[in-house]
Amino acid sequence: MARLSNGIKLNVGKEQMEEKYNPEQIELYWQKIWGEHNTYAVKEDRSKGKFYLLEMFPYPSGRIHMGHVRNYTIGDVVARYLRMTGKNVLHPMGWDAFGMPAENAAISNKTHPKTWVDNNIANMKMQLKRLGLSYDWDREVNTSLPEYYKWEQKFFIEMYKKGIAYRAKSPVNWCPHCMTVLANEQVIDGKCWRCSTEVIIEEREQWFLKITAYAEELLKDSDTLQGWPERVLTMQKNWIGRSEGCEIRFGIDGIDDELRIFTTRPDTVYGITFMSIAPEHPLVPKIITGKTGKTATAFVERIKKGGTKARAIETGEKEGVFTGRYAISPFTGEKIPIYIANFVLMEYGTGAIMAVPGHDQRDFEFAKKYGLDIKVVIQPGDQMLDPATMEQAYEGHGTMVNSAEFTGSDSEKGKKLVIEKVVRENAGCAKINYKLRDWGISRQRYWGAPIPVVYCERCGIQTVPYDRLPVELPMDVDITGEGGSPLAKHEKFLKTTCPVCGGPAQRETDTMDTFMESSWYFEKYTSPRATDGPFDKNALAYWMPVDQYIGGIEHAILHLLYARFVTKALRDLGYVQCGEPFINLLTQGMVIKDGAKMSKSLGNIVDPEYIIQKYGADTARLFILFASPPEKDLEWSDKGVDGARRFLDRVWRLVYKHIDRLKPAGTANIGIDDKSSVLRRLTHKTIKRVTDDIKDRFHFNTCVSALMEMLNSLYEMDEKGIEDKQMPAFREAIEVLLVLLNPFAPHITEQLNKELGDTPIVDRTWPVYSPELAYENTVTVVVQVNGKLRGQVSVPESSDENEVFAAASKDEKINSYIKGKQIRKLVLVKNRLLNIVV
RNA sequence: GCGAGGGUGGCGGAACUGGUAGACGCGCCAGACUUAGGAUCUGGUGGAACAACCGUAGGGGUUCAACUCCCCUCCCUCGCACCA
Repeated sequence: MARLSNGIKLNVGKEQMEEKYNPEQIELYWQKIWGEHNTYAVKEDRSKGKFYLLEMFPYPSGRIHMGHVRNYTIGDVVARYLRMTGKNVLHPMGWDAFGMPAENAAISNKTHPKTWVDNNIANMKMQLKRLGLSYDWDREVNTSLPEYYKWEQKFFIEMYKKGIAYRAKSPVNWCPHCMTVLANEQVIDGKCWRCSTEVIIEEREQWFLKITAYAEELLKDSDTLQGWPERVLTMQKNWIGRSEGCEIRFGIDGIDDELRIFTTRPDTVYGITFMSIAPEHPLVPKIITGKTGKTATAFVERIKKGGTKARAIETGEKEGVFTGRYAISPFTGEKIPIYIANFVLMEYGTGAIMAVPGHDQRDFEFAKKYGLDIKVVIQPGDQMLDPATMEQAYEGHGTMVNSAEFTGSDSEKGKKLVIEKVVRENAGCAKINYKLRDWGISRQRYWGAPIPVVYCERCGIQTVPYDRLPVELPMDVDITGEGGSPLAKHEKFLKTTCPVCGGPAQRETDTMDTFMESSWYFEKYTSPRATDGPFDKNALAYWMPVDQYIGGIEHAILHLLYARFVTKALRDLGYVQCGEPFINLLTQGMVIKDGAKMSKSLGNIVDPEYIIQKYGADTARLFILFASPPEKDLEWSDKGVDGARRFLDRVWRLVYKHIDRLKPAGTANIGIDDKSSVLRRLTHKTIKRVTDDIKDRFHFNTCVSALMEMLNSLYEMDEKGIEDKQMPAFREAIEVLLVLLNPFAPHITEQLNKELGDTPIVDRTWPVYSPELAYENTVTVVVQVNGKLRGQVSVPESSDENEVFAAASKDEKINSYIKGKQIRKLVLVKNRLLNIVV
């Protein structure tokens, strides 16, 4: 077996062990050793089982925060544990280095984004190393480097050629002063967050990725993600928002056009009493007519001005206006009034709906407000609905009524039957709709990966040839934050030649959404220095998919959905073999202080660097793991940190106290006397507890508890005196304690292990639990009488109910509850409990 | 409104397939060592009308036995929120 330490040499027994635990000195020492020996570098090794363990890489904001410490410590425990179980563990780290904050910093401190980001990376890397995280730093990626985004540009071009990337007009938030697109969260009360200019919704040409083409697969495959938290899957499912129904075309009275609607309730078509269309619907100008025309136009203008967001906020109040036109029902031939309604969204379905106020609450409210007809076409089993007295729509299922030939059928079956009729009569088709929209990736920003496209006056849109990639982001730019993207003003970048005709052409100046870089970085880690292609195929095939992904719940939808999509797209481009990138996902909770999430804006942050300086990295790690199980929120407590440090001090002191006896003892000749056996029992019970909790449950807090209990017991035994003949067993206990504690507190354990003169823990294997050694021939059995705890007895292991009962009746206290009463039943839980029912 | 998760001492949290509720840590109390200790060690610590009683948000049920399973109610957190 290859030594992870790459030959760390120990100068055994030369120096006197320090009496006091000095974390800083020890931690810096071991971090230097690990760095010099490249201890955590890995290679593909088919003789070993691989494990790809990944934590979400950070945005290089400058300093790490407690959330990072928590995320990466959790990952590090798993990594260190798995290595000791013999797994070949890939545990990489890198930087999500493109994005807005770098540009904002450039504007406010006149630093170039690259300088800012590079400095931040250097600083944060130092901080991560100071935590003792076991990363293979040889695999570090920085998404803002051309050698990284070059491949992203290639993927983009290939996607374009396959029709996955396309250009289209779409409405965006646009600040006319800053001349840039703003993300939704950058629009505050309808105004630009930077200059307070009124933001307008503008149609702009944008690049999109066709994630909708994968909607069905993303949804279907989410059922295979057994290792994901249920709520993340639910969020994604809701986000994809699949709904089954049909599209129906209605004629429009008086003009040669048709109105297409989507419904999930074809069984209610005979209850249609009006139609509603979105204010933005393209047919609106065409169909507004007659006396109502002016009112309708004014209404449309008013609603449009409010913007989609404002409309969503004022929930409840439904408003609309009659267009003056009628649709023709393909079922009854009736004329149905067409309304424009504020609650109909252009973005979903066809932007038009059939209104069935009897069976849809929104339509019901609308109909009540404007005095429109309500028809009942579904009757529930238990009551008779009457349109005149209904107080709300009946949205459930039942029996179809007043529905021509469908009258009498079950509404669920009716859905199918109506769709069949619609298809037969050529009035529409069955249809599945998704809420998921295509992913707009254009950003009018400088600090991102350029979209590798040029615009030629003669040849139109042309992609950059592969041999001219990367399209490098120029460094000599003036970043003001005003007047649009600096790239659009950069002559040298902008002006280029058409790859087809050689004539003058302009480059695309939009850059890609930074979610693009984070959608494939985990694949890049498998072969970060590959230059012939984005990946080394063998390395990629060996490591992917990620076995365990760990990160914050805030990425439940965007990042995780994009990453799944891009992996599928890369699979279809022939790069990746797997369709799902992350087998298991752990979403860790937030770090809380004083009842609120730690954040700069709330001023309740605790700086990890300060904690490390004051207590040491091992203490910081231990506290964070001990305070709460990973998926729950963690309440920060300074006192709790003291407690973690106290524990490490106690470990140190116990070893220090006995170091002279421990060192020569060895573990070769462990005694078989009672005290030695007790020690070994303790050791092996702890191995089991820690291993079980770390293995599948990731309940590190209980692992730490078990180790604390073990230490407490060792102190207790020490109090009573440990004789020389028990030293081997004592030494075994200490060794095991150190190895079990090592994933949590790697430096102190490695140091104490060195003091004992053992091979480095990184080279050791995880201790194996021995049931024989943990076996106890006398067990304490709890005795209940009628389910109430009344005492306990000591009996030989595996005693049956009669034996335990016999022992119990000798106990005075227990006997007082059962004497003179008739024993009706004895319930025994072997070695644990006896319930005497009297 | 819909969906998911949660409610256990003064606090963070244990109790995994129903089997000693409160492990472990913090805090608190007492004692030891000490000129002193915010160091360390030892003991105690759910509540009480302290041997028997009551206690896992509240109410009911199943069971020899319920934090755990079932039904109802309340509260908190997160996500989605006119998606037709």
